[in-house]
Amino acid sequence: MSKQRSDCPISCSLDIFGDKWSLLIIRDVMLRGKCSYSEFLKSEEKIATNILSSRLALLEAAQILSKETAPDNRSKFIYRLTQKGADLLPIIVELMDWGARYHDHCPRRELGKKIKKNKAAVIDEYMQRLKEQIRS
Amino acid sequence: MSKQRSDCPISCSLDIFGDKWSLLIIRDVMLRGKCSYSEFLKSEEKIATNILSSRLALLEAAQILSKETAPDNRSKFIYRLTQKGADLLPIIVELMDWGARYHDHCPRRELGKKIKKNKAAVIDEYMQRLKEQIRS
DNA sequence: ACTTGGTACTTGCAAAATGCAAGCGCAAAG
DNA sequence: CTTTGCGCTTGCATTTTGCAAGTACCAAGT
Repeated sequence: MSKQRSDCPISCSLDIFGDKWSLLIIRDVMLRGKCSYSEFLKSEEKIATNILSSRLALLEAAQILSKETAPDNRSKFIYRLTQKGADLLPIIVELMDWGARYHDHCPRRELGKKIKKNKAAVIDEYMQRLKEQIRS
Repeated sequence: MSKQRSDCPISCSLDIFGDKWSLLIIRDVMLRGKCSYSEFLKSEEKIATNILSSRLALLEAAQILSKETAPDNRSKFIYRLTQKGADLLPIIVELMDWGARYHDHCPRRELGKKIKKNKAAVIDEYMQRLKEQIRS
């Protein structure tokens, strides 16, 4: 953890993941079932390898992601959400809802429509699902 | 608006306010009743003048904030939330909740406690209040 | 044993963003 | 007609980002 600018909880949150990339990695783990370096690289936003590497290290240090070696391949690592990381779900959902509402070219797909219909239910449903995947 | 990295609504949102400062300005307007350049400068996170200036311009361009000259002083400007800006409230609330939950040194004050008790009610209450201040 | 491919990075360098201090232009007040 | 307040802009150093290339390790094929 670097420095925190104040003791405001909003500011503290932004100190950790207030950038253009961290929450996209979280999105990939949370909603797209991605869990490895190479999978993150394939996302359409095209994150650079060094940025990905540094963000994964930061998210791990912040205990938002956990890292373990794959059981079948010792040179592969698996990233998973911790409880702290899973609790970012409402933020991700709100970001999606706002983005979809104000960008015509961001069509709501299945999840987006469910959020529009009943946001709280979607959060409950996904939180339940994430619970099973949580690592310390 | 610069470029957007993909048509994912989360990514689109981050393209606009995915940095360490934009949402702190929104917080100041939304929760602290601030509405001028000099008031934003006084916040404890100590934003630099040039950064503040560029962020205000970006938020205005994104139609999240509106800018008008003060009725009593032609050299003063008043920044207010638009509907699009006010709709960021749930994101701000979730950022506050997560930050307070995971940082011991970020004590929940009045609002933080109300959020913990009944998040949806807080959002409703504040959204109602913001409605009266909205500008196009 | 030796090559090929997959995975996860690191490194070097250029470009962009941030942070800091100082200065500027205008309007209102004294 | 000077001073104060407000909202910036500018110049410059530092930091972060982005891009391309290279490295290291493991595993599987031949």
